[in-house]
Amino acid sequence: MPRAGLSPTGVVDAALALIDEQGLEALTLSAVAGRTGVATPSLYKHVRNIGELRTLIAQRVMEEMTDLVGTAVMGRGGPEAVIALMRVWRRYAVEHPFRYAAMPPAPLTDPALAEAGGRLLEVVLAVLRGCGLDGGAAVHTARCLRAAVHGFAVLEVAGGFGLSEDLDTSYRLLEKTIVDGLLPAEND
Amino acid sequence: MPRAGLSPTGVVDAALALIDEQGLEALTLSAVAGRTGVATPSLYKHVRNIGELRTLIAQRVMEEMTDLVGTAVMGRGGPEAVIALMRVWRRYAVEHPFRYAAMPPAPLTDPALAEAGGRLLEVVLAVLRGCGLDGGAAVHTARCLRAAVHGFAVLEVAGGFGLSEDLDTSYRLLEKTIVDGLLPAEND
DNA sequence: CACGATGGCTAAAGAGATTAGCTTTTCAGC
DNA sequence: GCTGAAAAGCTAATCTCTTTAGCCATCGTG
Repeated sequence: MPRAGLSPTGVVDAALALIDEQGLEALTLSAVAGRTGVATPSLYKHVRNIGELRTLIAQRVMEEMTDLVGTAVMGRGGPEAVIALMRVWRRYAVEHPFRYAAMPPAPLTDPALAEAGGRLLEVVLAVLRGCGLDGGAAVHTARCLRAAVHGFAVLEVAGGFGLSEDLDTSYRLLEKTIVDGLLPAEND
Repeated sequence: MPRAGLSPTGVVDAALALIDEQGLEALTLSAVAGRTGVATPSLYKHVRNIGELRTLIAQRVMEEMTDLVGTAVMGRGGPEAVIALMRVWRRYAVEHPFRYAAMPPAPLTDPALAEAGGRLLEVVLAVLRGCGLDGGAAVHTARCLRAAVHGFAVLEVAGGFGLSEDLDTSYRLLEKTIVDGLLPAEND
């Protein structure tokens, strides 16, 4: 029988497709194996265990986010860049709810994840630098920004906002609050 | 042999103790059974399945939060009440990280959960009413407040804030941002 | 004191993760 | 082209966890 020609990357691809279609709960090694046309134990040739697969998925998602956010803020500065970052962050979450949910809030113990998280954080800090924030102040601000954006994304994706009021309006209020309250006043 | 004298409440108690000690991952029917001195299948006399157990846990946690927040804002009004709400919310998350994590961001399909979530939301809306916010504006504001507070709590609990800067300082910045940027200016 | 509801138990099946050990394919180097 | 080792598959088997079925003991009520 010919080989399936799998690789760690291919396994992650299949897992992501699976998640996109059926949600995080459906992520199981048998399901991934089925989708790649391979017996379950064969996956262990490419991935140490299901935990590592989850880590690889999270890493991929964080890289996608970093690319997206990085591109969105390119050529922008100040509050405009912050708004762009917030918009694209939410958009990713809404367009790929399960991928977003697959991203753990913390790097936890994995160095590769910490690396990917660090790069995303770098983008955020760069944006804040463009608003005149540096050092400790930038860290505190980045935390608040991240908390607000991530909090909104998580709640929206999970269907946590039950009432009928328009979500875009709510988010614009959050953007305004962040820009007005969190960033130093512009004096140019 | 004498009966164990279990009840749905007792099962949830044991499950909460288990979660507190060993984290969400450790929540398994065998573990709960072991802790209550009963064989695993016996639990099905009190709880439909592990999903229902999770729902009951979430419900309990949300009730605890509602009590706590309700008590904290009692006798306070305006921004002071908002700050009190934010403080006690974060404190609960930090003191009971796994319980907090056991709370799903959305009621999803369960009516009992929706009920508990509704009561918590009521407290938040009451606090905002004390700030002069009502109707649609209050809903948008509540969403932003919740996003910020929940986002911070989730990230902190998961260890998502890696850097060494003081977390209390970050949170005070979030409090200030919310009070200054999200609430209507005080004019008394 | 009998009886029905309730709570508990054992046995067993099914799903998923993981390990062990075997076979086949691939391919680099001769 | 050959060969031998590494890589990639596979089957079989184990373990844990969930869940169902069916049996028995206990408890409280009339």
